[in-house]
Amino acid sequence: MTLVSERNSADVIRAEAAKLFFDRGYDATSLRQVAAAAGLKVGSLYNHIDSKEHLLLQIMGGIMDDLMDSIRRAAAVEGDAVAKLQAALAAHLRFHAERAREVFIGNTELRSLSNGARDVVIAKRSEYELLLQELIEEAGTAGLADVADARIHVYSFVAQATHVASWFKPGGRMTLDEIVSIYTKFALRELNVPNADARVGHSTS
Amino acid sequence: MTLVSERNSADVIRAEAAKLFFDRGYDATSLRQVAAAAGLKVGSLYNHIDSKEHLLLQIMGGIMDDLMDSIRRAAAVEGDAVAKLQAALAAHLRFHAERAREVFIGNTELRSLSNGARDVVIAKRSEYELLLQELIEEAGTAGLADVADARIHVYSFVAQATHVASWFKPGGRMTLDEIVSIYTKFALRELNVPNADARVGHSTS
DNA sequence: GTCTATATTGCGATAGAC
DNA sequence: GTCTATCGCAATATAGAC
Repeated sequence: MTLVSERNSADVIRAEAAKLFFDRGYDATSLRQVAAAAGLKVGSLYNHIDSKEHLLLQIMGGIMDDLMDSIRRAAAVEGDAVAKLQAALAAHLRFHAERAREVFIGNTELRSLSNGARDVVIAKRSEYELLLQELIEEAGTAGLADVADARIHVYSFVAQATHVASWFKPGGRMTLDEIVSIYTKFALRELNVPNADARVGHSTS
Repeated sequence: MTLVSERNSADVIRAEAAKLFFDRGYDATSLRQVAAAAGLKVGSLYNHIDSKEHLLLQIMGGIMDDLMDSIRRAAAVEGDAVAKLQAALAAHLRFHAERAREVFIGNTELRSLSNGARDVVIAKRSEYELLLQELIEEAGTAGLADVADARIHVYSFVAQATHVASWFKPGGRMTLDEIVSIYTKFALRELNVPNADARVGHSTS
């Protein structure tokens, strides 16, 4: 029986590979570099992974699964449809900032996957976007938001969080709480939610 | 004396390389593929380019220069500070959609450049973001917009246009005019501009 | 300018000893 | 499981004939 805190070789390899893929890109990263970062030689890697592409697929699929879990849990909060959407968006932003490396990989290395593997990731992403879209539509049908086009609102929120993942660094000009607060405010404003600013509060003042 | 309509080999090479870099990524594209697309053999490429990296730098630098020109011209429109910002954002979105390939390359291949070349592109991007930021701040000081954080508003608008560049295809569900209209509306809503929807109009109804 | 041929380097993946 | 050594291949870039 193994302790949860013991990370096996496969986990270490995935984590180190994610760092390298983020810094240099998938194609520009060699398995020799991955092996060195994991404290192995390249030949030994193949005792833990199937191929370089499968390693990428594991990283990309895993991050989408975790993101989906995070949003689902957040949206289960008590409150009206806007409160649920707001909680989901906060989790959405927080996740993108905290796991920026894997998120970035998921958004830039799709084309590095072959067709079958790419379809797996795209299906997860569609499922995620549909969940966000439903939360937006529920706020609209409840009369709490002016939904111009639910799909484009989803794109807007996805784009913003993805962008945050590309520049957020802990210790920067704004805390993560402040970033979550301001982008959530923007989202509610974009939906013409009444008293949008008051719903979010002022963590920056 | 050469006609403007005559595209020299270097232009053809840059255009074909941009297509390939967009489809496969910079690292995954070989100069043999670029040469074949331009109707040349790989050895002949070097009569027109310095190196693969310099070819990428030319593409990335060129798109930023063109983007900057486009926004500057749009912002010179007659009207109040919001009208100028609105015109700039429309041009910003239109440019990203119409030149999606090069924009996408500019946003994903920064890490493929070595330090000196990367600094050139980053400087152009900073200049561009500063221009957008000034337009936002002018709308704020004119009392026409509620600017929560000018820099984050810039990030929001940049993220949205970048995302549009990644999914927009002519002939899709929405026309480019409709896309520009809805994102501009979102931007003015995000800034709490009074009568935001009325300023943009309803191209979708 | 075009081309073919090649030097050099590094890649993913595998074989086989321990 | 670890390692070293290597296979087969493709990359960028260059040399040199035309």
